[in-house]
Amino acid sequence: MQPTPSPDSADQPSDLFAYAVLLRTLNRELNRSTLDFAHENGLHATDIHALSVIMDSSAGGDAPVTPTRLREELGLTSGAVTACLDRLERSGHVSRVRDSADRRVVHVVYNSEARALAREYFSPLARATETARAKFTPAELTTVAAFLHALNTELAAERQG
Amino acid sequence: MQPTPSPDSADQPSDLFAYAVLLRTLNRELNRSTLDFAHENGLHATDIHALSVIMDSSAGGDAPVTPTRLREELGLTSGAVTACLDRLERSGHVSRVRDSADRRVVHVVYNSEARALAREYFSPLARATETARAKFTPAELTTVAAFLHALNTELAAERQG
DNA sequence: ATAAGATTGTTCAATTATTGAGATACATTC
DNA sequence: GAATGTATCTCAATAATTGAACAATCTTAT
Repeated sequence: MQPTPSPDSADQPSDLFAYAVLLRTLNRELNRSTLDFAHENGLHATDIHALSVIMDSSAGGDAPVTPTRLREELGLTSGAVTACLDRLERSGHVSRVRDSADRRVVHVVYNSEARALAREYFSPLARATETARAKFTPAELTTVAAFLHALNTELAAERQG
Repeated sequence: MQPTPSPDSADQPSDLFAYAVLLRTLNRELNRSTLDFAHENGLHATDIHALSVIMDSSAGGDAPVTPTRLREELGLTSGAVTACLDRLERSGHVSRVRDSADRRVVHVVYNSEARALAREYFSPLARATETARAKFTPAELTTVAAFLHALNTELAAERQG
């Protein structure tokens, strides 16, 4: 492996810079993987990003996805979210369900027919992750997971402050 | 793909699943950070993603960015790339320079005036990364960097195969 | 209760981005 | 030097997004 420059000197700025490049490269790789999948399935970038939010949200036991949540998460206007959900609903991936408690609210639910598509979307990322993981010890992988979690927490905090 | 852990069998699948969620969450956080910055500067998502490619490419000593490279990297058609570069050029972020060797080719270069903007774009990510990094030892950080590098390599390989 | 105000999501016309099929200029190959 | 391939651009058609107005529902204060 020849990953990072200057491994011995504790050069803080350049290490930080190297990290930024690594993270942005990762970001682009993931976006591209997402986009390739989108194109293969006749979907658009926005639709897949919305699906990603809906997927991980239902997996993580988070609060149910609503148009407002999607608006914040995707950085779209309310009209664009409505259009996006119209497309996803028309293509059979999601359904809109009125909340019984607050009848203004719409829950976006993932149709069971679309789970095969989700698995397919997962698979390239899963394959690459698996291969990368195989090169590290369990202890190292725990460290990496802890770092990713910490970074996600910091990034989430950053946007609120 | 159920997150249900089975203590007897290997934790491998559920660990992999946890990693996928961590990575996609990171992907969304980075995209949101990017988008927020875009909105604050009157730019669109596509333009910023293009700038990200141009930034890291000039930083990494890679081959110079061309419209074709952007087309592949952003998953756009050639017409859309032309429009995107028109916008970036009009707003003063980049310039088009004809290659002297192959005069069909256009090099997209980052204007020096735009570097301040780039730093500003970096800063939220840098701040969050720095805070996260502070929680780990140098040895751990080296491991994390190695993993990120390995993952990027695998993801890049995935899209070619 | 009821009215005023805030919140959630939709509609719709105007704007903007993207596509997709050419066209152009240059390079390479035979 | 003609033919083929490559890199980029042009432009009309299509599709997505904005932004403001709207309807429906919840909340709060009186």
